[in-house]
Amino acid sequence: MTSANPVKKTGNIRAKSKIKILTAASTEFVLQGYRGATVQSIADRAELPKANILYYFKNKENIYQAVLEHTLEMWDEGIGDIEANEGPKVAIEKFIAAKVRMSFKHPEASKIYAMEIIQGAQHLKDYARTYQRQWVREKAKLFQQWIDSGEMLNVNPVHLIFLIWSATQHYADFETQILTIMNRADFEEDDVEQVIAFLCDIILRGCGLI
Amino acid sequence: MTSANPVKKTGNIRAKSKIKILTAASTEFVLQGYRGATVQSIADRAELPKANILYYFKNKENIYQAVLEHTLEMWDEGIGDIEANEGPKVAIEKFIAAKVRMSFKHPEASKIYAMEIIQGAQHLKDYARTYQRQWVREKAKLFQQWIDSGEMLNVNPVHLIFLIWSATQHYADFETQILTIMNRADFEEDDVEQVIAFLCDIILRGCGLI
DNA sequence: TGACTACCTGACTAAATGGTTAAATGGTTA
DNA sequence: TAACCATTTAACCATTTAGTCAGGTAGTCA
Repeated sequence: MTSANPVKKTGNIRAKSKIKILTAASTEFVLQGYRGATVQSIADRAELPKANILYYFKNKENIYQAVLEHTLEMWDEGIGDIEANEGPKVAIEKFIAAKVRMSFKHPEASKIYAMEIIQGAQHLKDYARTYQRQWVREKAKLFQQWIDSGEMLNVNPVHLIFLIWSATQHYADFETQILTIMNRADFEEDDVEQVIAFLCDIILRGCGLI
Repeated sequence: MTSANPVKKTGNIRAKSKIKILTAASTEFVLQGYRGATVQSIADRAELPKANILYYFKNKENIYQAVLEHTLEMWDEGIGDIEANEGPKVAIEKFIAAKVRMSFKHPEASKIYAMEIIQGAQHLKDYARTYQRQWVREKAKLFQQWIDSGEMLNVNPVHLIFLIWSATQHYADFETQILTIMNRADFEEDDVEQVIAFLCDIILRGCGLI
């Protein structure tokens, strides 16, 4: 191996430890909230001494910030987008499917995000104000074009986006409630597909696309 | 005034103080989470000395329980129900309208509830297992009858209930995000009616009721 | 191999917090 | 008015918790 080898020697341990800590912290923050999650409890879950946690992250606030960034990154990656060139039916179908799959695969990510928003989005004000608002405007404009060209019914595009967000994320955020009501211990592969089919059915028909 | 006067002398202060405390506590729990809301912060918000809070409620856990009960009671009261005798269209319309109105009127109530569920529903396991599960089964059966009699399309009734819950509560729980994206400081009366109209439109058409 | 740096951790501290106590105050009724 | 009970409150205490520090170990590179 030459020094041009892409595997960095230094920083490897660092990266691994950080991931381990962020994973543990994520769980603790969901289960106990920001204040309720103690550095000690994160350390216990990560099976590391507390001082080690604070060697990698200056303080608790810092851990939380990192968890939040990590979460948003992963979420954005997995969600895909609403594509303009496929027409409204396929675009909405794909988007719903991606969001539902993410919700079932990474419920903690959605939960962390939901808690942050519910509590006033102190750490995400900028994110919503810039990135998210822009995204919604873009997609709303796209929907409006489809409406104007008669490809879909005249429904409020912004509220349509909110509807898709809420309906899909619900399965992550309220998983406890849903499982209890359905009298199940866990979700199965079938559930995911069933939810996708149900939501596509209702929403596409609701938009006049079926 | 005789002793038969319905206004109790004793217990009046008690009731007033308790309400004052519960209101302040509710806000604090939403803003800071269970662990983050301190007895002192609740006291400050209620403009009472800390020891006074603990005179009325044995401990913090007790305050939280009371807030939760108070919240559920109020919510259940305002929600109304899905009535069997009106047919699916009116029943769903009324239910959506009631839930949206509650969400805009008492967002904190929905938020408290949402946070509790997201964190695992430690204080609400029984509520979901008995009361809520029963309610969903009853209503699902009702939808199924409407489906069987050809009054509405064959959509999964349980998921339909989840959809209505999520879509309506979203405006309470994610109010911060929605306001930011819509670039607004507050909601107005018009918004409420617009949301009701939008959701009824999509969901009713989705169920083949328009 | 020796020096340098990254990594690890037990022991400690200062501050915050939930809850107690005891003494004072105010209202009610016989 | 006097006895009684509900309410109020400052001072206090035990515990928990975030964060520091100093002294160690292990990996890396010339």
